[in-house]
Amino acid sequence: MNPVSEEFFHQSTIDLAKALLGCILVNETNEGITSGYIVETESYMGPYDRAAHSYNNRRTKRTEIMFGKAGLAYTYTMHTHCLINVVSAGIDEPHAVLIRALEPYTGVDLMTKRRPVDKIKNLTNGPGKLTKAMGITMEDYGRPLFEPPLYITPGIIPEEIMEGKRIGIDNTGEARDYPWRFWIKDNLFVSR
DNA sequence: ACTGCGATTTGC
DNA sequence: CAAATCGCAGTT
Repeated sequence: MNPVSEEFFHQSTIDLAKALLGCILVNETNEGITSGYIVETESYMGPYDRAAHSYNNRRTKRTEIMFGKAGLAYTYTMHTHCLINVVSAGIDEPHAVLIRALEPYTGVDLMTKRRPVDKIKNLTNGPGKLTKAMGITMEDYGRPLFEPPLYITPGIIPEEIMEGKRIGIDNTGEARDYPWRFWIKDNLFVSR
């Protein structure tokens, strides 16, 4: 399957977060190819979203890539984990979509080798888990997600999309209640 | 639900 | 330097 076009990323951050559901995230590394269906995402709208790193257009070395064009990867380290976001919106609009969970597709052997688990369900059902299973690191910061080695391809069309409050952002005032988390209904690999 | 772990970034 | 952080795993 070929990557999506760069134009795919040219839609509003909310629309992009929904459009990514059912798409396949692929990573080609020296160890082999892994991929998985995206089943859960969250939108972060920097300028007016207290929960975003780029809130109030805060521009630092870390957030710099979000001010760039849509379709780039924004990776960052959180505790001991690496998390991956898709940069959204236009130049100088620091929006992003966090990829929170995947359903493993190809390269499951390699993923379980990188991240041993007792049940497959626990392999990629969280943002820090899926990056480790797929071998995504800070090396991928700023990579375009519409060409190899790390890219998105069309997958399936979700039957029904659910939406709700985001996770892990409790101390951020009103922003915590914004319904900017999206997931595929009844999918086993959604994080919670 | 509640802990401990833990490292990078950021602001004081 | 100290505080904060878009998690995870293991235990009540």
